[in-house]
Amino acid sequence: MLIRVETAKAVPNQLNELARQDALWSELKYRCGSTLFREAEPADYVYQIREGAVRTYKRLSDGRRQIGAFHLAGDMLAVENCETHRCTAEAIVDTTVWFAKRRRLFARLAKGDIPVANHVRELVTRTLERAENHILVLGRQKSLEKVAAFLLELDRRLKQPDVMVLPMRRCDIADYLGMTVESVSRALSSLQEERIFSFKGSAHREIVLHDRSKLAQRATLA
Amino acid sequence: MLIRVETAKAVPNQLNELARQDALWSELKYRCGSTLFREAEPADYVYQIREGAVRTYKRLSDGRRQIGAFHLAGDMLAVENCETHRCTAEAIVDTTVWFAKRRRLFARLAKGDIPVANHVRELVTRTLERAENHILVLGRQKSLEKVAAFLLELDRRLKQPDVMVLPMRRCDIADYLGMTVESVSRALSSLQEERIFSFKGSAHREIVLHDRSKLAQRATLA
DNA sequence: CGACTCCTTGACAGCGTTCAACAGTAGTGG
DNA sequence: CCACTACTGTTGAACGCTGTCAAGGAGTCG
Repeated sequence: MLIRVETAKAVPNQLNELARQDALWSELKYRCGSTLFREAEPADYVYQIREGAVRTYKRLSDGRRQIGAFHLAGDMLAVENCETHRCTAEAIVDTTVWFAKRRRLFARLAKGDIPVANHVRELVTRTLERAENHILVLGRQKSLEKVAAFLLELDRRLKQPDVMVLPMRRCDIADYLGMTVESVSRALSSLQEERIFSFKGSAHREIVLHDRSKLAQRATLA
Repeated sequence: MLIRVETAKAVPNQLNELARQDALWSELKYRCGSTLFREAEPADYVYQIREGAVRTYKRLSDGRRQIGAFHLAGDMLAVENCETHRCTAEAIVDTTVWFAKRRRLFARLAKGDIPVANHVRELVTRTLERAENHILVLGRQKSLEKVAAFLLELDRRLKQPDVMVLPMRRCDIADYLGMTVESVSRALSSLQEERIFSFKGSAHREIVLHDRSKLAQRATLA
């Protein structure tokens, strides 16, 4: 659901090195729920999220969904892909992204552009690191631990804000953690009863963390 | 448990491009159960498995273990690591590896060695791809589907041999799939009762696949 | 207001874990 | 060679966590 395009936009300096290196980025806005790209489609672009959030997921043949990652403002998307996308990407709130031709990026790699090559490798490595932690959570944690670990990670990635606004719905959290919405809801209620956090506002999407160390205890992480 | 070292060994050509690029590899043998490296240790070497098999895993603070991957003959290890290893690696059978200084590898990257840079990126990308599939299995599959998917993957990686010899024990499979040994054993028994495969030999480590398409059905993969 | 979506809560069932017992194999030492 | 032990894998039974099903509350939007 394309809304607006601005080509050849100058790149501000708060972005990461990779973005700075490549001069020609375009902007694109996606409404909540719209699709950036689908699994098995040719991967023509790389993306950087300016504002909003994106989920990437795979499906089993019978429709079960597993969200591989949430991508927040500042995150890159589809850098690690080969010729085709290995997952589907959808905006989970209204989202602004910058995108650039993959061809252009890989042309730089082919020319031996060392800084760009290093940043691509770093981005892929960080993605892998997150995937490895995700595997640990999915394989060996109980539902309460999963939700605690999820909140901790989100809190960290959002730079520990006073009020953490969840961009995703309960069913997204559930499909990220390999659970059901009901279990996610029960775990959140349980942590709230422990006074580890409290909800702010009525939609139960805004969370105020009261005790990060207690939350870390509940997560039982390494 | 170091047994033998041979330095400055010539690299035969059946290895991948990365191995061919770097001239100076040394050989090392590990007994079953011994440790190649531990989580959080400085990552000084990259490894390639010549013969045998290796498991890499993380642990939760209370000891629960999650195996992130099995590495078989031909696979590279620790290419994707940063300064320190993010997981522990242990030989699960007697294993021969070649190893090389990471410093030397990254010196080539710094010089703008394009072929080496591309192969490193490809290796990391393949590792990530496997992790993504692993996430799908861990998050959204039932125990029988997990074991079926595991057997399919191993069969594929071993090039569909007549007799598939499992290098790992049941508890390794369990910790890879986020299950218990008992559940793994029950799933295997169930698939065997369906005549999808049969055990050969008494240790129940050798498997003869009879019906790969039926196994794929049981795995319900994408 | 009514229809819709999202979230929560309760009751219940089922899958997988836990606990336990046992069989088969490998390794060790007499 | 056999006895002994340790280890691995399988199977059974009971428990419990989490999924399933159902209902209801709260917010949103036309």
